[in-house]
Amino acid sequence: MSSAKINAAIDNLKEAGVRITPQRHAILEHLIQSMSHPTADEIYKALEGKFPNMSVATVYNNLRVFKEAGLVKELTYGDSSSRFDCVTTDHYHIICDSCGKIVDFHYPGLDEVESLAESVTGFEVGRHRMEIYGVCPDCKRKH
Amino acid sequence: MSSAKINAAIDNLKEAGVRITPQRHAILEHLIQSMSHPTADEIYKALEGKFPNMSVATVYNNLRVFKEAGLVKELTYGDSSSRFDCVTTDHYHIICDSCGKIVDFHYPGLDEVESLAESVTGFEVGRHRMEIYGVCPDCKRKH
DNA sequence: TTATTACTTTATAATCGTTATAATTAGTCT
DNA sequence: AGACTAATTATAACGATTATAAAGTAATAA
Ligand SMILES: [Mn+2]
Ligand SMILES: [Mn+2]
Ligand SMILES: [Zn+2]
Ligand SMILES: [Zn+2]
Repeated sequence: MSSAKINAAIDNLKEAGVRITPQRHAILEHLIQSMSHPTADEIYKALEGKFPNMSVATVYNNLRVFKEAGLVKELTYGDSSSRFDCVTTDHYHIICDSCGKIVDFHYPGLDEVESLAESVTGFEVGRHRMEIYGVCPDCKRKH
Repeated sequence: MSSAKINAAIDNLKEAGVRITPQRHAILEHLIQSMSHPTADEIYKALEGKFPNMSVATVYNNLRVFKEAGLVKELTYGDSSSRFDCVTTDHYHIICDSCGKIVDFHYPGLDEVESLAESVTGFEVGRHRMEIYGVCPDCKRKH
């Protein structure tokens, strides 16, 4: 049930002193219920039926608020626009080169690579980023 | 000696039927001799002494030509501008969160993660991307 | 050599995602 | 209600990159 997750997120925000406006509720709801990794613009378009006057800046502003509250993570991909993920537990992504679909997948952290990099470069390592690219089952079928 | 690498790159381009203009030569030379991962704008600025009339579009155009010839790789990072790497053999990067420095480091490919992702998601995996983030020795010292 | 042709560079405008600004609106508190 | 604060909106600005069109340059054909 995603409404539980929505409520938890809202409680989290309230505790941080963030007002729950209708726009914020809708953006959060869309993020959680869509179960995907939408762009700011996709969220904006998905909600323009319900909020015909909402500004795209409101979407960006609130995504930043949610990020600062630790409720969403921003995924940045090269030239194109950022995507937002409301699953904040550690996981990796696999991305279809053909249709752009993004799928979560879990793998134990790459601690060994991190510690090797640390010893070889003298950096103090904080985090890493990894994605895998390929062709998804749907696109394989279409060939 | 980096001139050997420059000559090899030029031969490579000639073989692909690409004309070697003074601008192309200079961009290539800068990329190879700088031993770093410059942005298009950094290259543009580094060469404006020698080519006061060169257009920034020329830098972008030629970086694309070099990319298509397999001579450089583009590294894309979130919002900020792309960086270009003339080391095309497989390697990873570690990036300083404080000063932005990018350092190469080598590690055997993450074949295990790729094959697990393939079996779990049904994707046909082609490649992956990984970077490590942390604080470089210089920035650590400054604390 | 001259003419033709294709390629390259330049200058400039356009595009796109994102952020900044300022005015307006809406909550919150006393 | 009145005062204060935060949020939203509309719009402009920004920065990286790409598109366009004109002018220049090199290769090739006649
Ligand atoms: Mn995810
Ligand atoms: Mn490199
Ligand atoms: Zn696909
Ligand atoms: Zn540093």
